[in-house]
Amino acid sequence: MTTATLTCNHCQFNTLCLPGHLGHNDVELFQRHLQRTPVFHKGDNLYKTGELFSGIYVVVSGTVKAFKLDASGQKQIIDFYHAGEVIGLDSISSDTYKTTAVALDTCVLCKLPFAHFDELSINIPEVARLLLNLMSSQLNNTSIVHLNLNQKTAQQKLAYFLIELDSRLKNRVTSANSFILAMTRTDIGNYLGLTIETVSRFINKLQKDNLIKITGKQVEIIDLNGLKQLVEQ
Amino acid sequence: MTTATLTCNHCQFNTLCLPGHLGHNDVELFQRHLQRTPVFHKGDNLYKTGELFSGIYVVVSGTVKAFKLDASGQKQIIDFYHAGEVIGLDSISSDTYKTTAVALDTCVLCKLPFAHFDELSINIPEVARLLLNLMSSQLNNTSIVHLNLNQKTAQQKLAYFLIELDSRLKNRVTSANSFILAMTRTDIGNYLGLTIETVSRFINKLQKDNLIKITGKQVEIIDLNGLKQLVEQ
DNA sequence: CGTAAAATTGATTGGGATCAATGCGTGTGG
DNA sequence: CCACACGCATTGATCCCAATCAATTTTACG
Repeated sequence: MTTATLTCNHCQFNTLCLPGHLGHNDVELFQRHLQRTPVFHKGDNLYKTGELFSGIYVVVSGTVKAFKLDASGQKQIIDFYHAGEVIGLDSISSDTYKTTAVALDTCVLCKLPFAHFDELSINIPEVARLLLNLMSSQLNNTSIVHLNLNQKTAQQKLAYFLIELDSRLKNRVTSANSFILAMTRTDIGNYLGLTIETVSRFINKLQKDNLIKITGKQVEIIDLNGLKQLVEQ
Repeated sequence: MTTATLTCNHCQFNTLCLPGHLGHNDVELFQRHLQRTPVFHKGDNLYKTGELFSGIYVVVSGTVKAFKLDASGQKQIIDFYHAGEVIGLDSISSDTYKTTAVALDTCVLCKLPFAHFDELSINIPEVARLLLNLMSSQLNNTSIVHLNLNQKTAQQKLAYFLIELDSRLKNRVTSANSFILAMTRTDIGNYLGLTIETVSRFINKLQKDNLIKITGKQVEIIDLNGLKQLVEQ
């Protein structure tokens, strides 16, 4: 894992990423602490559960999934991450990573090593506040996920998953209501607490009901409001 | 909501609470920003969703639940909070509270108003790092909850709920494997994504299987390892 | 191509929801 | 102090949604 010279001001994602909330001069300082990592390929681990915590990552392009294993070795996917999103915030308080993070396709990432954190937060007090806000909104997001999965039917869960994905990809990767699922049906099922067969059947049903159009991994949202209505029933 | 003079160093919860991680001198500074709130009674709101965000709370004694409402007005309980635990971290990044927080019994709380936050984090840089750690471990906890609820049976969910509650109450409220459920069966069901009937049936089953002893709201954990084994199947 | 993983589709089963009735406990007013 | 009421909890009977089991089909990739 080598370091590459990096200028946030020229990065296409600078408004989405951490520096997007900093002043121009602070960005200059900030980017000295950032490392552009080498490309991760499909299946590569960013880090594994229990590995020494060395910093957080920002997705520049590609998709990452993070999962935990329970005591009996069963996998539970915690989240999927896309361009502009920050990975590893749940491990800051520990000296080891709390999940395993895997690239689902070809991924470019920036890493903020946390050895520099104390120095950084003295130089740029706003960075601490920035991270605080970021983590706070991630906490709120996990509650929203809980709200939308815990007492819902399979169809509602799937509809919510697609809405959520669409909303997270918009203004980041694509602006159209059309995107590619980087994850398998098995991954979707695992995340939502459904079997692969149920995922398959209800994706199909959403298509029959003219809410989406799906061809393999290519999804097009036909009727976003229809999907939202489904979830809100 | 009036302020009361407060000395963290004399508080019985000072090792559990935020100041527990600060040096003695920092605590002196820190407690000037803290307010001991008046007592909240059963059913009282600490704050409501959408209300202006004014700060975070620490539970000194009692139990608080936080919930969200979905678009159709259905409630989803996000978490229960006990002595030493911090409430409202999911609202820091916003100017309004993201959940509604309600006292389940008589509650004493301390409030850290966030108007003072910037001043505070300049005087005590460790406070920012402390909050960062706190939020990070809360993020990790929500993942653990997801892991233990998403693909589990009703019995496993309930077993996990009791284990989790026991672990959070230990070294805080009580050291025995015995405690009182401040929440109703309806609340438990809502949190776990089960109906009240299912909660009732499986609490009963856990008792029949000699894993717990339950009389109304009084719970005694008889076989903690047995409960853990159930969850880990 | 050829093989394996991923996904679809159908038949059947089962766990927890729903419907329904009763029991318990606590607070209120006569 | 008791009677009543209302919310909360328990218990039983039935139903239904999604899991499971099983058999292909499709896709990805060396």
